[in-house]
Amino acid sequence: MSFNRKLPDAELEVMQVIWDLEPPVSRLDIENIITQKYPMATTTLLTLLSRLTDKEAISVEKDGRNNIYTPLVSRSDYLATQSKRFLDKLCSGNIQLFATALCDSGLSKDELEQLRNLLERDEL
Amino acid sequence: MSFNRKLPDAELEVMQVIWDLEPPVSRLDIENIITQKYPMATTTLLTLLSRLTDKEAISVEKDGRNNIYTPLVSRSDYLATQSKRFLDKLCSGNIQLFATALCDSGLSKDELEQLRNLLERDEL
DNA sequence: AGTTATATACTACATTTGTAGAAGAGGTGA
DNA sequence: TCACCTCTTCTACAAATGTAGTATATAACT
Repeated sequence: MSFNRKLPDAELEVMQVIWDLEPPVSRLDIENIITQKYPMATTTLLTLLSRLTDKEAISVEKDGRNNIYTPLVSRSDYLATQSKRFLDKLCSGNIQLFATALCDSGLSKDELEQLRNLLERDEL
Repeated sequence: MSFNRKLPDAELEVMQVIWDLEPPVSRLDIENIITQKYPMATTTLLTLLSRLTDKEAISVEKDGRNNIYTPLVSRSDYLATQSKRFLDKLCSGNIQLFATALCDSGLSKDELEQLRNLLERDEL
């Protein structure tokens, strides 16, 4: 049974940074990136990392007194789970509702076309 | 400026029921449906309705001592907003990531095909 | 009009989330 | 070895969320 939890926004932002970097990563690696967009105290970040560890979204080990973090959930797994949740919860599994939402979501014609092509290719 | 708020799960479930019914609807109408899937005390439902009212997602008026609720946000508007939020937050606006997530989300080949066709049609 | 049934409003409380200060602990340079 | 630097852990607290009991108001019945 895989990770099936919806992460709160702040924790998700931290995960995004970890996924973007080459794990394993130190707290400082993460902090340098995340504070560019989301200024926060070091202890705030550490709290979020600690909660992610509790939820087993990441693991932590020590290198001296530094914490080193590794994701236990891949971005693609998390995305797939959340896409399904989104479809189920918001569209009650109704694909047509979902398609309409996508069309109304502010995506450009080009982006929609691109999405269609990707769906075609990935399905093979 | 439209409704741009992410509703918590419990409140969203209430909205889904309101949207599914023919508004305006009474508390009892909602309760009869929602408790089938999500058993909750009447007062719990009333709290959720009151919070949705505070957030101006619905409006309320009195018919005798009964409350009558009307959505102020349409399902399609809400869906569009949340689709965009999903794409931005989870896929950083990266369509390819999104497409892959959809393909991995447990949708059947048929559903993916259906989605592709709908995207094609709606784009016109 | 008084009593009852019931719908809503008010209050409450545990948990989760966002945020961060204070305290503790382990490297490190002198 | 000792003081210090800095990294982490502990503690804290307000706001949001999930859930529901208690109090109040009012329609309805007799």
